Amino acid sequence: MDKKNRGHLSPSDQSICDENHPTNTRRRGKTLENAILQAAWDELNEMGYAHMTMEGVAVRAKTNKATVYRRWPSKSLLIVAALHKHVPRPTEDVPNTGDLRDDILTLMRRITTPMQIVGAETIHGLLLEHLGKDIITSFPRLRNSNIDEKWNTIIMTILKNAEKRGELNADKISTRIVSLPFDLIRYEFLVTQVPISDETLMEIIDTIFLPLVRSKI
Amino acid sequence: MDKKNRGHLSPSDQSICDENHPTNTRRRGKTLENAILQAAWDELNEMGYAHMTMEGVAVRAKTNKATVYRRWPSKSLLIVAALHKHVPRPTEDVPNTGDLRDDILTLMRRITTPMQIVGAETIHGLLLEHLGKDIITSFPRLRNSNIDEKWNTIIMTILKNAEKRGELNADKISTRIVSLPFDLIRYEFLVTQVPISDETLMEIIDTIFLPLVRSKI
Amino acid sequence: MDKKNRGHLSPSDQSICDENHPTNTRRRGKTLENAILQAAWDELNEMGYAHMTMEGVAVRAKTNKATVYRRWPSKSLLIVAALHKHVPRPTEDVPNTGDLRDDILTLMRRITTPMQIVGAETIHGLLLEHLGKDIITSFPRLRNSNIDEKWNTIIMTILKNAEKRGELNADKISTRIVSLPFDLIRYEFLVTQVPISDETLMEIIDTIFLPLVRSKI
Amino acid sequence: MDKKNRGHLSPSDQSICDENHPTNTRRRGKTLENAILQAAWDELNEMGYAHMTMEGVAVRAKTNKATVYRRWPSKSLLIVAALHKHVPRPTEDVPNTGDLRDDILTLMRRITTPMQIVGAETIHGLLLEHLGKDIITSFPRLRNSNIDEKWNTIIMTILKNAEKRGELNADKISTRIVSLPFDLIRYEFLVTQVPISDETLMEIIDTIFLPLVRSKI
DNA sequence: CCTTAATCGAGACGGTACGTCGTGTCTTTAT
DNA sequence: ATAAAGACACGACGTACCGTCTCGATTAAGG
Repeated sequence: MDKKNRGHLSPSDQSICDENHPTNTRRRGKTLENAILQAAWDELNEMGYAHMTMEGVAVRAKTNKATVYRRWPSKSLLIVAALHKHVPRPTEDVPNTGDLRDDILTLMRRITTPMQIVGAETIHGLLLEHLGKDIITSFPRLRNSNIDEKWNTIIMTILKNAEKRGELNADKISTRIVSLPFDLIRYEFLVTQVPISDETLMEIIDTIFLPLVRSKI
Repeated sequence: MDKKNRGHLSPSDQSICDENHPTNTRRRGKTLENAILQAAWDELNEMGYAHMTMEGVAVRAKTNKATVYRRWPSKSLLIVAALHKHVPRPTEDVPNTGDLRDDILTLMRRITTPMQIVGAETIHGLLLEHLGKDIITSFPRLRNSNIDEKWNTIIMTILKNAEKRGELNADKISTRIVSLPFDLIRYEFLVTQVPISDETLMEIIDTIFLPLVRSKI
Repeated sequence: MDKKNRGHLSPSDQSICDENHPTNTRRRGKTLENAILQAAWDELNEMGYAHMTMEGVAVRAKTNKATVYRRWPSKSLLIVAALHKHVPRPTEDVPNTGDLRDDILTLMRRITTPMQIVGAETIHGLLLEHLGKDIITSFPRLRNSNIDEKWNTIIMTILKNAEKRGELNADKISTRIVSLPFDLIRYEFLVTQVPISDETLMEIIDTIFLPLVRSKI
Repeated sequence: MDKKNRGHLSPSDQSICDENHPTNTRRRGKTLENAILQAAWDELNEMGYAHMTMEGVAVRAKTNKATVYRRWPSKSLLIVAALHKHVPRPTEDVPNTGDLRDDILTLMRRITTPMQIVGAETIHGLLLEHLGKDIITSFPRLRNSNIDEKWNTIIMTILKNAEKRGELNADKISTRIVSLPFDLIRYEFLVTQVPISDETLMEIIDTIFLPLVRSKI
């Protein structure tokens, strides 16, 4: 009977995988799924994208590779799932402080945090395995995706609000300019190794974005 | 003394595979090095970064792994070397047509070609193995590298030329704006899967770069 | 896909590995183990100890190195296992023809056959990797092992039987004399390259062993 | 590790390699040969037969593989040469104390020492590479070689001396009995891992050899 | 004394095998 | 039906030694 004693967790570990799961039963369904995603997330953070292995995830989740593969057929898909679970999603309400600069700055701060949590290495890894635009960029979102649309819409709304205040003419602002601050910040993130500072955000807004949009009158 | 100058063959032997290399003799030095780099380049293009293997390169070059590893201790370093050999380096002279837009456009066209030849997958792969900025980005160059300086200097010269014509005030243009067209084009390249069109270049120049630099007067 | 078609054998080969094993399924456990041991045995005989390789065994068994190493972590252990499977073990009953000479001769013939099948080269190889006495010598058995005890016991019983017939006094015969015929025959085997003839056995018995034991009265 | 500590000689070792050779000059001929043999001997003793490599010998001798191979085309031949240089050869005079037992014991002691110096592992290694009888057995000599003849002749002379004293009839003693003590001692050496004691020698002489030869009258 | 041929030193080369690791599939047993 | 456990096929890893070869430096020998 002690043979059956595998695959469950010590009390201290339990909270990680499943906080209120009965201990003596074999895990399945959501419970097991959560345990795997947690293990994947931990493994990703400890080992880095390149050195994370499906084997390591299975062991850490106290299950086996087949069970992992049954749900996520590749490392990249597993990671995407883990990101969905563990990276906080930015709120999607439209900032409206009455000040265009503050609104944009708020928005840019929202995006930098999850991006930094995921890390550039993981993004490069996911992009490498052609998961391409849409799937990967769910969190920090990159370009041309439907998720992109969502963010562009928010910025557009902010610009419309500024237009109401007579600060600019939103109709004359092209999509490229709308997404410009995010593009720049994402490029910075992908290529630079240092964390993105608030000063960088402000520099982009003050010397590039605002001059461009305010010139449209 | 150039006693370490062994294995150097006549310039005619430098041709890539060994087209005019005596067949009956063991390849050495530059001849062999070229064969390996050619094999690496071919393998990279046929298989893609992720599926290219050191073993495959060795076999294709008709040599063995140890010989490859002796020169380049990792896949990424081998690829960087192959890129250096097979990707045409953009000319570094400063365009001076008398027209700012043409000058910048010329410069941007120069950089897109080698970038496209290398391919986004390879860049992501190299970035993944954190060879980071300086080494990898020799060709398409990304950010914060000494190579970056070189390109920024060229742009700055172009801007200075425009300044002489009274088109703008170069002193008021920050580094971020100077590198802006390149940053955007590289971001486009890394994230989008489609080739970068001339229209995209023009859009960036006409709607973003020129408005910004011309506003500085 | 023929990729999936691996791991089983053509009908003509089947008899070698496992005669009545289902063809379309992946081999496991004993079936696979037998295939590997057979391959090891064949490889040993074709190549000789020094030129037999784990790689060659894996290929011949139509499996892979990892599977071989999982069971036998070294070449010598694999060979020992193959010997256990393919070298006929001598019967262990005590010959009792009523004639001491015949009894001893029978016993010595029993040991020479398996010894010759294994071959001197293999024994030297195994001894070289200091698997030493006990493990290797299971078949031809050398010295100081528990297996040795078994043989000595048999000889002792034969001598006791002769004692009952009044031919000698078994108590006066030391262990060294008891094992003498086997020691000599094994020495002959290890050092000489020619097969051991029946005449050699008889010479050892008639001119050395019998005179010594019969003098003990 | 001291395994990596190759290629460096202690002052005391230097004298072995080349006692009075100018230090700053390139070695050749006998000087170099001695250095290689010394290195081979040291390497053999430190690493054991199986783990000694030509590469290691070359490094330790501060030369290169080609120079080693030019002289000895294989590891086993190099080892044989090193043994010839470093294992003391037993004296070949015939003991004649007037006591048969003492004479034989003296002879057997002579052979055990060099045998133990060489070591069983090396013998097995040499036998494995079918250098076979004659070459290998130069020192401890095994069977059927011309070197064997020499030893048998010595024993025969001892027996003849005993015959003159009326102790036995030498003509009735077969070759197998003559070589018996040596065969047994060599077998003991090859198979047992423990050093051969004087007691073992005496046991063989007193309970096996002497009874056999003295019965021939 | 100077040339010539030999051979040393240094190490690259083509090659084989090593033993390990990771992937993704498959089987078996237990729940 | 599916989790757990782990064996299996596959392929690549990076290393170690093998025995050969190339090339320049050194040195002994001969004119």
